[in-house]
Amino acid sequence: MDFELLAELLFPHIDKTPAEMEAIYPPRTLPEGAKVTRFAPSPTGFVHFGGMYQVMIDERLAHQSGGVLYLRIEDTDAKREVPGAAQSLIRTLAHYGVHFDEGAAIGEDGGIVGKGIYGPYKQSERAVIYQTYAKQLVREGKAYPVFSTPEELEKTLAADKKTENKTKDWEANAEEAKKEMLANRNFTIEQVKAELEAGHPFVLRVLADGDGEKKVHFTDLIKGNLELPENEEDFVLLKSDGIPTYHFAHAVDDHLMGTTHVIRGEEWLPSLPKHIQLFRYLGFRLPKYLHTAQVLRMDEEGNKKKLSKRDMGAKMEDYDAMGYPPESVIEYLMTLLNSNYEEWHAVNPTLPYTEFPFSVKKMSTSGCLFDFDKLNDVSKNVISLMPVEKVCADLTAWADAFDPDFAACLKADPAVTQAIFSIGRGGKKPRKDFANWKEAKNFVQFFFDPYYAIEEPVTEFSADEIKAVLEDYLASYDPEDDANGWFEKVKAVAEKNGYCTNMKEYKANPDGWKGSIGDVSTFIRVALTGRKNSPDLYTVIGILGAERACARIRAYENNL
RNA sequence: GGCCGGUUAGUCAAACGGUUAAGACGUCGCCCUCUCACGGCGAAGAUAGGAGUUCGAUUCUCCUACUGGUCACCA
Repeated sequence: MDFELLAELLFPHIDKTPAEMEAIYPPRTLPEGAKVTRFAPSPTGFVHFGGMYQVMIDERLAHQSGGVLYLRIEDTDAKREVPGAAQSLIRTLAHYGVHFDEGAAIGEDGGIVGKGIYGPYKQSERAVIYQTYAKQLVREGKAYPVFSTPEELEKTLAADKKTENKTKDWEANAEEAKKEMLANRNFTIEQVKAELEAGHPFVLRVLADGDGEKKVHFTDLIKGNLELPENEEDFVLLKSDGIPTYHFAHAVDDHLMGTTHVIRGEEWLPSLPKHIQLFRYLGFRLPKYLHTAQVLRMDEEGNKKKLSKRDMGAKMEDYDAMGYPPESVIEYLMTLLNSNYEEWHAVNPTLPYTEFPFSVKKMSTSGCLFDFDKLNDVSKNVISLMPVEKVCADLTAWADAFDPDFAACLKADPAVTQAIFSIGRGGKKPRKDFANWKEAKNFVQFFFDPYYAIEEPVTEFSADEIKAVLEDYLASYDPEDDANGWFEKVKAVAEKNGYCTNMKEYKANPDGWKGSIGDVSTFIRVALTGRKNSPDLYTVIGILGAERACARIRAYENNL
């Protein structure tokens, strides 16, 4: 077989050699130890939590080492591409504080542009580059074409492999595939000429030289030493449209772009022998690999399942809608990434996560379950430590996007809003009332008249009993009183109406009184806030204003 | 089904082959207390099962079970 001729027949339009390509994309000049990582999503619509998990590793490894983090759009599957997905992906990542040094970016006209000298950073625009290397592989007899008629092609592309697999007779299928593969390897130059002249499309397949009985040894930075069967499958390099499959694009791009560390999900592990073979065929140095464990969820039966896009919390956009500050999500992510992060953060509560000595060695090899309880706890801490100005600003921004009515309330009187969120903020033991802005709204909405309603009525006491107390309270209330003075008067009201003012005494003998000071406070609290739990009442009144507070109590009494 | 991972409390997880097997979240109890939140104290709760190596195994080896992934002209 004249491979030189074959290469020319298959790729007549390719006039560059790999060597010339290498000259265009020279090796990076970076300090010793600097890592080059990349995030390489396919633009199918949103950022997955698992993707976020991976990009955080990319980001930490690159920036902690003084290296480069770049973004490459893997849009080799036109069928799955969603318009605008790349843009929203970049925005989402930026929202979470992930910024790329290089690669795909949003241009002035809103389109995707390439930033850096190793572009294009969209795989769909790199066809000539891939084909240059493909031509070389053909020249060396390491790749060959397989033709199909347009009808066959249509059928192949339409087949739903996923459902097909479910009913597969594995053994028979493997045998058949092997037979077909061997048959495909046999062809003549004349046949190729004829197919080309007939206008039939072809895929380019690698000529696998592996032996499935033998193992290839390999070290993954997360999983450790691995042994995988050598690749013996003539997998597809270029699809019939001349665009590469993931495997080929991975080898060419990560080589040319100088990636030193490839971070990707463990679902890629089974195809690693393919990649090892390809890098060897192409004469490329293999990058270091980190195959990350999956983030899982709990299914109805209590089994762990892969977090799928339907699950709450799978999309990063979900967290925005729920109102989790990005800082909280990142914080939670860091605890999943490195289990000693929490400990470090407890010692260094004011340092940003970028100061944390992130270590690959500390990463778990097994998949972890996504835990909302933990996220909430982390987030409550994060929010409790935020300055009040930031709380107000972020909450308002969230409300603007997801709850305009509430946003209007927040903006009506910024001083009031700030006063509300100053309650219990600052100091050594700040309140931790809400984990996200949605909960924050729920927590404070009673302050705003449009949301004020009696949500938790008092049922343990009669209307007359409640009224008697509230009447006395209103009669003795003086806006000039300080906190202590105010509470002394509440106590006096309690005593006058037969309620115990000392909780210890009351608990020791609950039948000795009509109720306790706690009950009296509850009457006032429900009247003012509509619920049985709230921050300190004196503070609440201070924010509501004496007039409005009294008005609420009178209205409450009238409706009893 | 073949191949490849994984398995320490409900969850996330520490433990040179030697510990009463950390810690965090959650749960429960007590304290503080006008409610809530905070905070303090405390409780329950784990090495999947079985062999082997070893003076000694969560840790090393093998088998079993369970679980996840993968087997496309998708990534």
